Amino acid sequence: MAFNKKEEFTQKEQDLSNFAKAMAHPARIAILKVLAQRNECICGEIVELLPLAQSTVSQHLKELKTAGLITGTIDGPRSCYCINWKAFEKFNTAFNSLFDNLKVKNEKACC
Amino acid sequence: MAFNKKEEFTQKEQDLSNFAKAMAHPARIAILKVLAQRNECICGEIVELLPLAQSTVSQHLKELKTAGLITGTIDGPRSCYCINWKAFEKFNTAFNSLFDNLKVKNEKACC
DNA sequence: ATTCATTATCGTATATTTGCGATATAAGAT
DNA sequence: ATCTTATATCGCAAATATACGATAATGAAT
Repeated sequence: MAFNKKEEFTQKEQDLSNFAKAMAHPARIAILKVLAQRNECICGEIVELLPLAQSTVSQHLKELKTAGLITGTIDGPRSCYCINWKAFEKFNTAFNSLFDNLKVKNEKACC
Repeated sequence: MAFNKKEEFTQKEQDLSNFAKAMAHPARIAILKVLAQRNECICGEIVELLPLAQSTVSQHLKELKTAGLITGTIDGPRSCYCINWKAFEKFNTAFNSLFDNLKVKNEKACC
């Protein structure tokens, strides 16, 4: 049981849900917010801004990077991260294309 | 350990992450897609379209409803669901307002 | 070469999510 | 009143996610 059925869905559905999953934690939203504000690459400043241990923040950063929402150059000490805006654009497009039929029928809500 | 630190973040951050979490599974994306296409309220048709057991689908529907992404009237048998477009608009607004500083500085990417 | 500061990774505990079958529930049909 | 059909809920097992401290790794400075 609890077998992973995720592969049984379309690639688009998986991509969208993966993107959403990457944002499905307030810490990661907070990280993205910081990176968006200071466009410049930051590293351990994030740790000071969040109520989490350094290792936990690092883990969240890794998840964001794996999901492609941010880029990062691990430069020995002093790693540098920033937002991958292209990924966000792509997400927006995919998101809208999935629900495109919406704005047409928007009128009649039933429940 | 693994104490829940989610409350330590701002309400906005929590709201956004909760919305994202609701979409963080391909099955729920698929459900939303169906509901978007057939604007009309549907119920067990969804079960036939997904590769999941009825109870699992029901659970996903409940999560979407709890998160506010869909509305549903449980009418004995034959429950009726549809998308809560207002929630999506709200999400879009929150999402954009969080990253508003982006389009200004978008130019210089660093890594 | 050693130390220092910064970050990633490992190991581990706990919490949450995912999924199913079985069972309950509730309205309509017989 | 009983049966049927459609859904929700319960109970459980397995998988993932969350969080931390401890430790490794890496480049800069001494």
